[in-house]
Amino acid sequence: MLKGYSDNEFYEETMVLFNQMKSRDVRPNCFTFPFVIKSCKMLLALGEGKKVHCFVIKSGFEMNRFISIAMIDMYSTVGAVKLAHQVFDGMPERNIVAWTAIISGYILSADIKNARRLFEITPDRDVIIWNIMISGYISNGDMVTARKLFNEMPNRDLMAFNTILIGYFNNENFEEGEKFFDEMTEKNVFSWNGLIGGYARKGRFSEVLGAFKRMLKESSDIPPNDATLVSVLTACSRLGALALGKWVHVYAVDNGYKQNIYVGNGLIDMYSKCGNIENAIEVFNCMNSKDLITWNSIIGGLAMHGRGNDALIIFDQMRNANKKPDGITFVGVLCACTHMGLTEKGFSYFNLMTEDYSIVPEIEHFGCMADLLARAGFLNEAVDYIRKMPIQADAVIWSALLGACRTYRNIQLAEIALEKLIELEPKNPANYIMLSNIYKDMGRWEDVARLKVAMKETGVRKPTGCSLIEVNDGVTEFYSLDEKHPQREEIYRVLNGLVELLKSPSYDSGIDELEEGYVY
DNA sequence: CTAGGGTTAG
Repeated sequence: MLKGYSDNEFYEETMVLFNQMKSRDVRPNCFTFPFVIKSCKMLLALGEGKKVHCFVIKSGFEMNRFISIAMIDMYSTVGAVKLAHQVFDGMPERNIVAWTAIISGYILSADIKNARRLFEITPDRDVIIWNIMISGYISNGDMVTARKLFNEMPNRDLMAFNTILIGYFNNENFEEGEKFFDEMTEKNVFSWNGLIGGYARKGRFSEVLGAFKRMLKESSDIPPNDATLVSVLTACSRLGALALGKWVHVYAVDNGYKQNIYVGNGLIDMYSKCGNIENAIEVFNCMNSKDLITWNSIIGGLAMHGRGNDALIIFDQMRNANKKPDGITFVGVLCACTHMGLTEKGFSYFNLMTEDYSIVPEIEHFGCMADLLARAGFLNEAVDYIRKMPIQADAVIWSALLGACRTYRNIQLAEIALEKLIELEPKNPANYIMLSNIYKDMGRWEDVARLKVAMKETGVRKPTGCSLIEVNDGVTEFYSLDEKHPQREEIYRVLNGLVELLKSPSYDSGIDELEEGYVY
């Protein structure tokens, strides 16, 4: 029964059952404890773990190797390496697993020196312990020592190679990583995911797509798995590569990933970010099991698309399904309120978050509230709110206010916001441009000119505006005011046509459908 | 019936 609970990640239930066992004076044997200790570890319950430790000693199992190793692992995970080491020292005979556990413990608490010291005196080191030591250096950012150790390693397996590969990418050494990858004679799906995921984590999304296409072409014997697809979907989201995203969707369905929660979540996010909320909803509805990220993705996606009502309906469904929202869920919910101008409702959701769910609001939540007020036109209240919040407002919040100042043509507050923004990010030209646009809207051309001078004095040029569009089989970049583009004539002809179309009286922008609180 | 290693999502 304990194994059943523990194997299925029902750790609280494991503990409850174990305590029932104790209160009924049923004596545990040596097989009982590992499940219980693992549950303490997974629940990060140090206090409970200590109690179990005492019970182990009382029951006479102190010398059991399996139990000691479970305990070392538990203490290490909850951040009590000292206790872990005590257990290790108390072991009459330590095998390689015990050495591995204590070394992992030191690495986990970023004590690489002690980890290495123990590694050096470990008898009969195997590939696993070598790999753990190497990844320990990598997680400490010491790629040089990691590589040195790798070179000294006697029997390198493919995982060792993959560890080094991922290490180069995590430490942003792309050249070495690529070189290392190309020199690997044997590869598996983890190798490819190391490359693709490495690019994805570092925001190199064009490279993600390139590597993915290379994988399909060069390694047809190694099919992508769920992790591959998720990395590719992330890149599609960021690049707006809807066509490739749809291809991944079809691929996922054809290859048995239809009900994979990671892939499903990736698809929801991809469709939302690529502007296709209907497909995002369809994926959401087809998913048999949903986790927190599934709910958060669809709620955030709907809010982002201005479908605040639907976002709030889904949020209700989530609560009815007894799923516990977290801080990110509420970012979506508050954002939904903001985009519908539901000021009061936004505040009641904020209270729901802090009171009913005991979620400590973070800066993004305060930002949502300030934005909620500002977009609804309550500019003074927004400034007041910002000044009174328990966290110092950041540039994101002040620039949201500055944006609202433009909407409501409030110069006084705009100037205050810019002052704050100059303090917070003196080198961001976007802030000057925002205020300059407000002056421009109001025809205050001397002020526009004055700002232009002030901006020049900062010595920072605004990077050229850039947009991406998927063309045929790739993603093409467009730069604002680009005179050098080979298809310049054609592009500007279409662009001007679109501008005329937007201006024409027959064009229905759909603005009527927006709720109050918006001024265009 | 018990112990140690890698990638993925908001």
